[in-house]
Amino acid sequence: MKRNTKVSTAVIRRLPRYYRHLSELQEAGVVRISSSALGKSMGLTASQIRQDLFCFGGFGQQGYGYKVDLLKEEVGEILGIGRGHTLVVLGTGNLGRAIIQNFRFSSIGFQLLAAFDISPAVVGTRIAGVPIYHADQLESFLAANRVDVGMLTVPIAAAQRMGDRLANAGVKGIWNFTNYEITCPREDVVVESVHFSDSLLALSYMISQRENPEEEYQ
Amino acid sequence: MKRNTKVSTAVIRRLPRYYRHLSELQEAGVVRISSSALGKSMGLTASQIRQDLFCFGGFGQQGYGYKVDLLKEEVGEILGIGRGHTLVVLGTGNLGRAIIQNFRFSSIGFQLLAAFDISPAVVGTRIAGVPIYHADQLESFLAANRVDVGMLTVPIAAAQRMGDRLANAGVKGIWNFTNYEITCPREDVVVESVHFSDSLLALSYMISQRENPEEEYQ
DNA sequence: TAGATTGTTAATCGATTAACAATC
DNA sequence: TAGATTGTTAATCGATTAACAATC
Repeated sequence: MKRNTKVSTAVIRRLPRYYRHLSELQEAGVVRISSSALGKSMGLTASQIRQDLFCFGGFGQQGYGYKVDLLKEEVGEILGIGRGHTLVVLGTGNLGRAIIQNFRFSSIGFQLLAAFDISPAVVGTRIAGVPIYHADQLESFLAANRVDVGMLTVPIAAAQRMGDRLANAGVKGIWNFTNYEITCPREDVVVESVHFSDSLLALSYMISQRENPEEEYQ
Repeated sequence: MKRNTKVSTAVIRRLPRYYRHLSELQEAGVVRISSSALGKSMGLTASQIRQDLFCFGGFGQQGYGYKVDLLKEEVGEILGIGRGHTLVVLGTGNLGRAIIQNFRFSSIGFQLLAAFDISPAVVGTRIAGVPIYHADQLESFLAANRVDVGMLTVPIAAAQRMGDRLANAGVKGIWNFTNYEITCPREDVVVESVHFSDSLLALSYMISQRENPEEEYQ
């Protein structure tokens, strides 16, 4: 495998899509695929796909294409599936609860160890088998268990503070669902945010363009 | 205002962030801000901010900077806040329910009109005041009401089919939360996806780099 | 072998950054 | 006015696309 000196974020953002599409192809029983066929189904150029994969070394065979299951495995390994990543959830409100109950963490190599909240109504109970502890116990839990990621589904007012606590207690990444751009107290902690509001506003912009084109264009 | 001949997606993705940061500044009582100060707090260069805003015409004053409330209003207008956009939710499982209950649609100019499901247990009830109708009534509802966006929080198996129905019934945009890349049957319908799994995998990649750097680099 | 398709370098395109005149 | 900061063009940088030799 070629060493990845520096992979651009554009490539990193496409990797999960490759993984998803390859999984679907695999389930559909497709054994091999060419860069042009994959590109066509994903809306990318064949050149871009080969260039992306070239960042990590070639996984294909000249004259043949790519073996779907092999390429899926390779992309999965690049993404860190199989490293046994673990995470905890902070905040078991509607959203936290929904993700705990629905998200198939194990399918992308994550194990959900615990959730934390401050409400006496939920502390001590379980959601989908996941124990809920009091937020006071966060640091002691993180000291006793290797936790790679903390998921933030707390109220916006608590976002920065809980993010700080996660980072200082040693997580490697923060998965932020609050509508607040938390600043990380540590250089070595990565923050990845899912901003519903940003997404819907981008959609709002795009559909607005179609409503009164003459107003915006020309 | 300058006419926006063609605004790149990179700029469009930054607009909601501008709006969010400007809202925070406004709440903090900040009246004016320079491109360099805003850039510093957002992690962008002053040049980029001026270039971005230049796509839509200048909203600042030379020698002074930008008036926070004015710029916020302008960015909001560009994003389509205030156009009275409406949406419906398809699927009232955990995630759909969580978003209906928590998301402040009105704060970004959206009005949630209705939800649709097929479960007899929920059809006919309300969530946070929003009526739930049977999915069979989707087309008649869309014919009777102007609905701009359909939010998809259905099981993955129903994603494409419900997306098709939304598009064919006349929505302008689909806000897709399913872990499936739906293909749109109509050119004029925009699909915006929120893929939790892609986001967590990107984070997984980034933290994996820090775990065994010698393994990946050099 | 001939055909297909990758790996990999080069060319192009677009986005970001720099620079500076305009002007508040 | 002098100082500050934008609007706007030019330069740079990086990402995408094109091309083609390598090779299965």
